[in-house]
Amino acid sequence: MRPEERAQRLLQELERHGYRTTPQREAVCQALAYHGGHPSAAEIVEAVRPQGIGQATVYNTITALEKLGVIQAMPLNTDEHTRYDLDTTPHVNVVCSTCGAILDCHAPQLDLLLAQLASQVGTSFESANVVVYGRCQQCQRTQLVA
Amino acid sequence: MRPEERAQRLLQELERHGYRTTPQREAVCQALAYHGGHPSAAEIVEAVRPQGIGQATVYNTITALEKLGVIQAMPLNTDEHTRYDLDTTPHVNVVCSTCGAILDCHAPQLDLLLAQLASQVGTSFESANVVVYGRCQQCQRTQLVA
DNA sequence: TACTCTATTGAGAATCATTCTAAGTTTAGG
DNA sequence: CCTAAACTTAGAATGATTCTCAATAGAGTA
Ligand SMILES: [Mn+2]
Ligand SMILES: [Mn+2]
Ligand SMILES: [Zn+2]
Ligand SMILES: [Zn+2]
Repeated sequence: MRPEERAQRLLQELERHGYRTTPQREAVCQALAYHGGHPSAAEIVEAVRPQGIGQATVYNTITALEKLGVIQAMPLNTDEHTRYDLDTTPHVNVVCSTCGAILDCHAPQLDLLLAQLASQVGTSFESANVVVYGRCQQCQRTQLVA
Repeated sequence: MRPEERAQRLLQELERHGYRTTPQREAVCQALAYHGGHPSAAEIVEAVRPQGIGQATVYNTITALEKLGVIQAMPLNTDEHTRYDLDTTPHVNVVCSTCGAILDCHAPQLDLLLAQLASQVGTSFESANVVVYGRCQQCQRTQLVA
């Protein structure tokens, strides 16, 4: 999905739940969508600051989107701030413990695991947050050279 | 593994890496081991306060254990504080989004998933943090009644 | 248009988990 | 004993997030 489409989807979801569409919310949704990766609140605050948008509004919008389940909080233990995932379908987030890069991996195995777990434990799952810490290929190469 | 054993293992691991065994560290390790679930730093601070142990020491000890890889930080997005897992082997943590209970699920599927991912992405993984949010059986029943 | 009522915004203050500082205490080794 | 390094801890600092509340914008209405 293209960034512009994604931004629209975020706004639509807000509207669908009674939130007004405002220039500020539009800017926040666009910043989220155009980030491309796993944005942190601070990064979005930074991105929309030139447009004179306050941090309270950024946090409010992000929290609203999170409550609607259209984005997902993703706290990490390497980084100080929580990051957000625009992809709420279950997938593995591979976090490089050296450079912090985050790589998405959609493995069918994960869906199997969750399905099996659901039937076993007898619960319906709302969301999954799968994070694996390792070293990305680039950092692995760098380490070998050094 | 019994709590007392676990506490010993934590201390041994500290000692093995050059940390002295002190009464404070002993108390912190015991509090961690006897917690039974997934303790937060605040809970440990609380648990050892009667023994006159300061929060700085608790945080220092926990951070040391975490660096040694013998416990693992587990930030959640339901709760405000990071929790710690004494079981660092990959497993699914099922978090009840209603009551906050955390259930460990060791599913062989997960090991398969990680192995496959490692060969696919070409990285060796250091640790995994798998959290699934849902509703525990007890809260599910309560909801049905209400 | 003019008005009203509610949602929204945002600067700045407050909160709160975690980290840092710095001064005192312990201890291993000689 | 000495000494140097490790350890402890009260309290201050930090920093992400949340809250407050006065000002603003906008939708619906007359
Ligand atoms: Mn992701
Ligand atoms: Mn666990
Ligand atoms: Zn990397
Ligand atoms: Zn529950």
